[in-house]
Amino acid sequence: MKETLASIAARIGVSATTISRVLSGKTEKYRISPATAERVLVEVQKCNYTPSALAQSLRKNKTYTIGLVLPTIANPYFADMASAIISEARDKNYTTIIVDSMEDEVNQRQALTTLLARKVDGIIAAPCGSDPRFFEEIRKSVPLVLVDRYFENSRIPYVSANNYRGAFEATELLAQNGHRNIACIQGDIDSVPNKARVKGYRDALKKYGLGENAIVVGESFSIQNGYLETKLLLSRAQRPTAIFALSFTILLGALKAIRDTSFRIPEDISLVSFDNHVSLDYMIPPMTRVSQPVEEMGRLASKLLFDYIDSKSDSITQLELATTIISKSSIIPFIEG
Amino acid sequence: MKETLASIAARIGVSATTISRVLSGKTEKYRISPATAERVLVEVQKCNYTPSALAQSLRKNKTYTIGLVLPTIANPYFADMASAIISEARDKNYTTIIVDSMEDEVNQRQALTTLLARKVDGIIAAPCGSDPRFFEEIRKSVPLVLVDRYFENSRIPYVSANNYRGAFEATELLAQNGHRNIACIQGDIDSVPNKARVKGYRDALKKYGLGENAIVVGESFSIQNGYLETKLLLSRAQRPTAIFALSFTILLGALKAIRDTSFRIPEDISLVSFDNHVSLDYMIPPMTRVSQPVEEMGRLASKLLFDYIDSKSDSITQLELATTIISKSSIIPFIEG
DNA sequence: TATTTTTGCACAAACGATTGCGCTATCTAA
DNA sequence: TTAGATAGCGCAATCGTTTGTGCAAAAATA
Repeated sequence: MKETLASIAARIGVSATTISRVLSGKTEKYRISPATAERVLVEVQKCNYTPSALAQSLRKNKTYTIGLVLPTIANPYFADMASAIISEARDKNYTTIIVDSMEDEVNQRQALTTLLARKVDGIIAAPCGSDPRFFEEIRKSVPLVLVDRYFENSRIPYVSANNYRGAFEATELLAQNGHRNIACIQGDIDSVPNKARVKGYRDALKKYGLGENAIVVGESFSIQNGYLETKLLLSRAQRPTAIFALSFTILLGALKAIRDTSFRIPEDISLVSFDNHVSLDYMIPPMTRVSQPVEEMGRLASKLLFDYIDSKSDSITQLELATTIISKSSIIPFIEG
Repeated sequence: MKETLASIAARIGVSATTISRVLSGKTEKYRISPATAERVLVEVQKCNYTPSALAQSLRKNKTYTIGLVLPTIANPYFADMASAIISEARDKNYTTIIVDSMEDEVNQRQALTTLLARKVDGIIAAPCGSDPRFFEEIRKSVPLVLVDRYFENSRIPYVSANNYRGAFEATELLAQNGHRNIACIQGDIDSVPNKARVKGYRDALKKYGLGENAIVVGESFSIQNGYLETKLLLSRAQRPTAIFALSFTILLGALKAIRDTSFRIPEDISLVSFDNHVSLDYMIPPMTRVSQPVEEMGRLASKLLFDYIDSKSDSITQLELATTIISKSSIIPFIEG
């Protein structure tokens, strides 16, 4: 049976007002007698009543809900991030609505619209596409923080990783190991993280006088893409001695392509990838990779968002967290010959 | 600026009622003149108004929201399931609220309570714990479907995998390959899937006259557990020639433990695991595993839930989907000696 | 022209909570 | 005994929609 303030009120002979006050801990403020308060609490317990969050939100103009927009929750990278954000939100008594844009701008727009309609108190998004306008629009009506991906020349707060430095260091590691023929398989060309990584790769090569040797191929963060591009790379006359995969998925594709051949890792070809994933430790050989602090990113984005929500801050914070190289045996020095 | 029916109504000189009717496509039913309808639509466009879902839900007693309770969204198995469910819900114009119970019954209870307070239209849950009472309570007030895990002797609908058969077949595969010393590393002992898997394992051994040889160790679905138990198994006098890991995480731990030794896979020890995961194909050797139809489970659970929500059905459907063995080179025949 | 029918829209009451204000008892003080 | 203070609680408006009903004006019919 559905209970409301009114139904309980009628039953125990007090007004809905009184129950509401007792439940929200305003017993003293409104001088409800201990006896009455007790009576209310007992009955509320008995029929285990919980106030309708809808009615509360409507009245209080506050939903205790945040929206989380992700390109695909099935990607462990985003799943981990979601996990951190959800748990951070829960600690603050907020509920999280996750919407999956499936890397589609139309979905994304619709997702944002329903979040607004639901009057979420704030939004965290890893946007897809490269047009910030709708997000800027949204930011006018609700606190918004971007994670992972963001927009250049836009004043929307974000928390991301230092993709440039991460890629730079990974490439440097290869160069320092004597590799001169280092290929880079990129993902979605428009996305800011991808661009930053490619730039890091190129700049590192330049530093070691290998600027002319840059080979950037690929076009999406998918296994497919990694597979195909690796196939092509391996069949080049001037075969690369090292491959830098700009994502976990690309790496998986590359591994598959390499396994189709007789090349060995790392004897014939060294490998590095972006993104951390437990399974990388369990491959043979374990993979060297550039690890992003995913959980910290999620956690920081939440913190930032809640600061905006509680209006503890109104500055435009744009953060880039440091990446870490996890060095395993998928890289060995290249010896001329 | 915040728009409401009233604010727009005032501006264009009609009543809120009329706007509401136009927006919900009841122009004809309530004989709104085309001219007025047009005027409304134009203005609504201009200030891109979207009705408050809160007010709508309150009034219509329907939220177009489902709740999804998962033990941990960071686990790819559940992330994939969540992905399927979210997308299925979206196709029906429903939004999904995900709550992460972190395998904690207190969290879970609280999560369910907030879902009820938010008046979700239905709930899908992969429950933790082994006490069905609260779920049975909940089912009285809102449609509920369990996925992956369920409760025995309970009339709550669920969609799960045929864990028994999956484990039986995997064990059988090992037995048929001549292994007589097959260890099984289990996960959370109370969970129904775990129990079913262990039973499948035992029954398969019996079928091949190996009932006496059963070795069941372990206690949780974690990397740690897989690691420790494998360490112990490998140091036994009577070392098993094959290990059946009852989850992906357990397998990872086992791999790590094996790498600590000089044993080779599959020459010295054959491996099979439960759960599918892309990376299993990229290990060396690729892993044989029992794959559960995760997405199909998610999709079916959604379908089932929506049938209940739309009251197209009220029978208690309890489904077990078939698993598939994905056979790779982590198993070789055991040759005596 | 008088009556009925139809058209086109608005009124007001919900939905279930919260909250400013005010009302009635009881109590205190003079 | 009476005025003022205080304790204890309820009234009614409000949040932003939806929807049954009602009512005037226009159109159709007689």
